[in-house]
Amino acid sequence: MENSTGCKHQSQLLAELARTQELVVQLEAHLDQHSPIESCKSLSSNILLSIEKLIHIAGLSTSEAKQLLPFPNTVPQDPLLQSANKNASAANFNSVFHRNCNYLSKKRKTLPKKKIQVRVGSGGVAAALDDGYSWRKYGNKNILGSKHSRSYYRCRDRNTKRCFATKQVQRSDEDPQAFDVIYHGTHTCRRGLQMPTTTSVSEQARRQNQANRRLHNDHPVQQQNKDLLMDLDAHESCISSQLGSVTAEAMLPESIHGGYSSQPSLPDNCCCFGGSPAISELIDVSGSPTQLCVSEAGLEPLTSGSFVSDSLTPPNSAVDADITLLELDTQFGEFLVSCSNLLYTM
DNA sequence: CCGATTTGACCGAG
DNA sequence: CTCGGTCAAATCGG
Repeated sequence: MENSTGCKHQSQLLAELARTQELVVQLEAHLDQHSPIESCKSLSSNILLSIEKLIHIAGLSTSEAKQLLPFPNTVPQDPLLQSANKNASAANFNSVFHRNCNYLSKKRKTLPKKKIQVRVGSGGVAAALDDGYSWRKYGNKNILGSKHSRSYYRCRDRNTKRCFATKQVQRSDEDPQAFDVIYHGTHTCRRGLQMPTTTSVSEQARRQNQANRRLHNDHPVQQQNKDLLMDLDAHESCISSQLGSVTAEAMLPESIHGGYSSQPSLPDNCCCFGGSPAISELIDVSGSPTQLCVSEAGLEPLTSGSFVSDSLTPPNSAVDADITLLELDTQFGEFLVSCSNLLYTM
C-alpha cells in the first residue's frame, strides 16, 4: 500500500476512533446519570455512524491485507482486524490475523476463545441459549474425562458469507442444568442481528410465549430419543453478541437488547425476549468473568457468584429501565476498553 | 427431495 | 500415540 494513502487512512481511522471513544464516554456519563433514553438513543446512533465510518475507512485501506488472507473474498468486518491489517507488516499481520481468526487451522486450541456457562431456566434451554445466531452442527465428540459429549457448531453462513465463527456446547459435569459454551472467532455475517422490521418487541415476546406454550403443552416432546443438544441447535444465548473481539455489529443496539433471528429453520421462540431467566457466566478465557442474567429484558449484569433460581420472577416493568441501563453500561464499558485498545494498537 | 443431523474416519498438534 | 477438532457419507425428517 502506498505510504501516503496508508497514513491518510490511519489518521482518518484514529480521528474517527477518538470520536467514537468520546461518544461512548458521553453515553457512559448519560447512563451514570440515568439520563432520558432519548439522549442515549441519539448518542448510540452517532456511535453507529462512527462505526460505519470506521468500517468504511478501514475497508478502503485493506487491499494489501486482503492479499494476505487465505480467502480473497473474506474481508473481516471486524474493524479491529481491518485496522490491524492495514498497519501490520506481513509478519505482524500474520500474528494479528491468526490471533483473531485462525480460519485454516483444524486445531483451535490456541485460538482466542470466549467461554460462557449457560444455566437452564424454566423457559427451557432454548431460551437460555439463544444468541440469535444461526448455527449448524457439524460434529459431536465424546471428550475424555467428561460425562457428556461435546457438540460442535459452525455458523450457517460459513459458505455464503464466509463467516467462520464456531462454537462448542457441552453439558457441565458438575451441574447438569448448566452448559458450557465456547465461542471461537467472531461473526462476519450479520445474520444474528436481523431484527423484525414490522413486529414490535412486545409482539415478539407475545409470540414467543405462545410458542413456548405450544412447545410445552400442545406438542410434548417429539424427539425424546435425541440428545438434548439437538434441540438446542440455533437456540443460543443472546449473550454471544458480546463475545469474541469487539466488532461493530456487537455494538449495535439490537445486540444489546438481545439477538433476533429470523431464519426459517428456527421456531418462533428462538428470540431472546420472553424467555425465562437464566444465568450465564461470561468468561473471557484470558480475562475476568462477567456475570450476566439472561432475562426478559436481555442481559443483566450480576454481582459475583449469585445464580438466580428457576423460580425467580421475571423483572417487572418498573425495573426494566434500570436493567436496560445496566446492559448499556456493561456493553459500552467493554466497548470503551476496546476503543482504547484500538487506539493503543495503532 | 432437500436440508439438517449423526457418526465414524481422518488430520494434526502435543 | 493420544485425543480434540473437522470432514463427509449416511441417515433422518419435514
